[in-house]
Parts: sequence; C-alpha cells; structure tokens
Amino acid sequence: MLAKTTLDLDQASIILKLMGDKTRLTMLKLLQKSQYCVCEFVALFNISQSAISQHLRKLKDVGLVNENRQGQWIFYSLNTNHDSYEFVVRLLDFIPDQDYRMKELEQQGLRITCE
Amino acid sequence: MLAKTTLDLDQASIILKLMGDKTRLTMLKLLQKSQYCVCEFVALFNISQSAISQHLRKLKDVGLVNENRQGQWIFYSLNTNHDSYEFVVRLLDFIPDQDYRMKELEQQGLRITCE
DNA sequence: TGACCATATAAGTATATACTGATATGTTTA
DNA sequence: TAAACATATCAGTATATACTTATATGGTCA
Repeated sequence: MLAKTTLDLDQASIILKLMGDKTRLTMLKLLQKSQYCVCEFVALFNISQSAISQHLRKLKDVGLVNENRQGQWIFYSLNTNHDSYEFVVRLLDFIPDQDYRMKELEQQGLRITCE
Repeated sequence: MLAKTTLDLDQASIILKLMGDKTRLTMLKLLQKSQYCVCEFVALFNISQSAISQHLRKLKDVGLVNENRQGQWIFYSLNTNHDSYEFVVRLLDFIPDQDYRMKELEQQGLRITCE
C-alpha cells in the first residue's frame, strides 16, 4: 500500500473541516496511539453520549475510523488504509499527545467498565 | 526563528477549521507560491468581492496572512513568521498546486489590472 | 476637486453545525 | 425472558458560517 503524497483539494478540505473541531481532533489524536470504546470518550469529554456518538459517526462516514464491536462495546480505531491516512497522521504529529487525559481518568477510577 | 514542532491543540483546531473551507484552502495553496491581490481572488472564485474580502479577513485575523498595500491594490501573502506556519505549509504540501487556475485566467486576459 | 478604482464593512438570510433530551437498537447476563 | 448496559438515532434548538446586496472607506488620477 503506497502512501498518498497528494490529495484532492476537495478531499483535503473535507478532512480538514472534520479535524477543525476540537472534540474530533482530540479523538483522532487519541486514536493515533490506541483504540478506544465509545464509553471512554463519553467519560473524557463534557458532552452527552449522543454528541460523542454523532462525532464518531462523522469520522466513520468519511472512513477515517473503523468500528469494531466486542461484546457490548464498540471500539473505534484509525483506518490506516484510508486515502488520507498519511495526511491525517502527519498533521496529528504536530499536536501534543492527549493520552494524559485518559490516564487521569484511569487514576480516578473513571475508566469505565470497558475491558 | 525556530520552526514549531508541536502546536497547542486549541491553536491547531483553529487553523484546521480555517483551512477546512475550500475557498480559503485554495487561497492558502496559491499564497504558498506567490502573493496575490484581492482582485485576483475575486476573478478566480465565483463568489462576490465581499465574500472574498471576508475570507481574507478571517485569515488575517488569526495572523496567517499579511496584507500589504501597493497603491490602490492590497496584496496578501503568507505570514512566514506565524507560529503555525510550519504546520500550514506541511499540510499544503499534500495538496496539488492551484496556480494553473490563475494561469488560465491570465490566458483569458482576465488577470485584471493589478500590476 | 470629483470621478473612478479597489477593498472593507454592514445588515440580512439561508444553511450547516454542535449540542441536548428522549427513545430505539442491540448485547449480555441473571 | 426481563433487566441492565452500551451505543445509535430522532427531533428540536441555538449558534456559527458563508453568502448576498448595499454602502462606506481609501487611494489614484484627470
């Protein structure tokens, strides 16, 4: 699988618009390191479960993330085969890791029941 | 001046949101190669002069572009000193050049009176 | 100065976006 | 099967966004 070195301007603008939202950008940055289930995102952000679900759907609709059901949980992960994957990752590399946020949750015992 | 290797997530999301619009993204891609005056953008895009002006103002408000008056024309250029400059350029490198669009205009004699 | 450019701003509008609460769907487990 | 949990979807709302037209501002040049 060859990495794409250029993207359609139209395609790029779709990706950039998606990433221009703080919640989704944080999600993607987290997903760069590991997969997460919906409930973990729900615990992390101060918005409703419904809102989280809708953000994830937008990411899924353009194919940036994959979903993978494991029992009652659905895990989301970056789709490394996406045409824009290289673009997204290069871009995420500019942003500081956000996993400390999840770690804080864990330490508070708020990491939810997943796993 | 050292290139920034990481950006605040907040700052990144502001830049990404700005770049998530096709018109602005095209403008920035063009500006990567050369400066342009407002009237050239007006000739290029199928939107009003007012709309062009408002897009440029958004780019200017976050400091991504500089303006430089030369007589009755105002030229816009990329601000290479911006904190996010490196980020923006890396990102633009994924997008194919758009100058063919301006060249088409020129060939049609529509390059306006600038210069 | 006044007419004529280039650009910016103001005001209004239609659509997109991010959110909420309520409810539906699907999975697990007693 | 019923209760409990995880997630998605629906419907509604408030705000943001991109655009338009009309007008203001500021520079140039006869």
